[in-house]
Amino acid sequence: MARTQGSHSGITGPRIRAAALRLFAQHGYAAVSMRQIAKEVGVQAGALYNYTPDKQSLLFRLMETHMRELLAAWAQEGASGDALAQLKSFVCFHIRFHMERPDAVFIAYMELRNLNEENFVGIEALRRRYEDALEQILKDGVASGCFRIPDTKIATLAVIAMLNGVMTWYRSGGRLSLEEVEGVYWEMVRKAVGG
Amino acid sequence: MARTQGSHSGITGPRIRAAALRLFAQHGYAAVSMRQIAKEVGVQAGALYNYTPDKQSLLFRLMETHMRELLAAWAQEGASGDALAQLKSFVCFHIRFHMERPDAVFIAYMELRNLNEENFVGIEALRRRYEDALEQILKDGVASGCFRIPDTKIATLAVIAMLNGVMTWYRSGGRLSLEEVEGVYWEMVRKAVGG
DNA sequence: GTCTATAGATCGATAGAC
DNA sequence: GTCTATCGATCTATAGAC
Repeated sequence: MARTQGSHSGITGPRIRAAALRLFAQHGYAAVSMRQIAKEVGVQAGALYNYTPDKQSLLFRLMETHMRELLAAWAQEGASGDALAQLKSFVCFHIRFHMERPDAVFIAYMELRNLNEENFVGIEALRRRYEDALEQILKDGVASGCFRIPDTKIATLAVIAMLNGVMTWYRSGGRLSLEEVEGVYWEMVRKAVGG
Repeated sequence: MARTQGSHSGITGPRIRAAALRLFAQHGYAAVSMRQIAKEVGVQAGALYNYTPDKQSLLFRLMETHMRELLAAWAQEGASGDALAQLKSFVCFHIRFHMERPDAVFIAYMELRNLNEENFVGIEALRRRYEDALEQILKDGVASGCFRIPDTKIATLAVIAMLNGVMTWYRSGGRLSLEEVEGVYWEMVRKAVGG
């Protein structure tokens, strides 16, 4: 069946999301207009509304997709061994996964306040599931005497905050390779939890 | 000399900056209009331009004031003793200072991309001075054999990132007092640097 | 120093042709 | 599915009265 006028083989949707991802990360959701997104894709602004009911849904879909990919990738990683080995897996996984998606990471952390209430609750639930995965490792390690941690909840948030800091400064091709960065951070995390 | 009509004893300027600080932190710079700021202060939008040449300058002033207050407060702290004692001073100071100004902290980290290039360079220089203060402590500690750190630059950024994480979850009146939080974080930082 | 009023631009979203 | 055209709202910033 022949496509109608103007069709681009169904790739416009992904291109819209890619453009929005880049522009939202660079300038912020509120500072980017639908016209800017359309221009980057090469269509008129009205055409965007064939792919998203509104701007808010476009933001939410980007954030939800990122969080679900994160959870799926960690589940796939299938960390095994004792708590120390699992924590090392988590640290390296987190750094690697996030470094591959700097724009999505940036949006997922910076644009929470631009979500409406319903969407905010949904994203927070997904983030909570990821934090819980790390906290379970820390709890297991405390139970087995592998770690010395006064408060696993705080330690969970502290480790994630520390690891997220990588993205504010790391640039590939810089002084250190990604493997070296993973090694340095793993060493700090390992010592911080008393492993 | 009698004041002219509508004067409010010269307090309108501070009230504008206070309103902008709160609104920028809550909704983001790009999402807040000059009319909203004016409404919160209780004046008309045009009156704001007696106190700032434009919206961009208003943002810059808030960020610059925050960074200069941070540097001045740390200088005033006058940390002394060996590197370990100085690091403990830094950790407690950082948590305390930042918890007292959540809105300013939020803006200083989230609105960098909304600064024009000249203003961005200025804020980054101030932030760099603060990071250098911490890195010097870490370097001193490494030189005196007090710390074991493979890379003081990364450790500096990791420590600050970890400490900044406090603000994403801590609420006064919660499970832990600020002193307890400082204690938990200090313990993690101390161990992470091998002190 | 604040007001009202407005210039001039841009926004999100929709309607209807093709 | 994309286009052109546009509605109605909102924005920053300015001008001039008081």
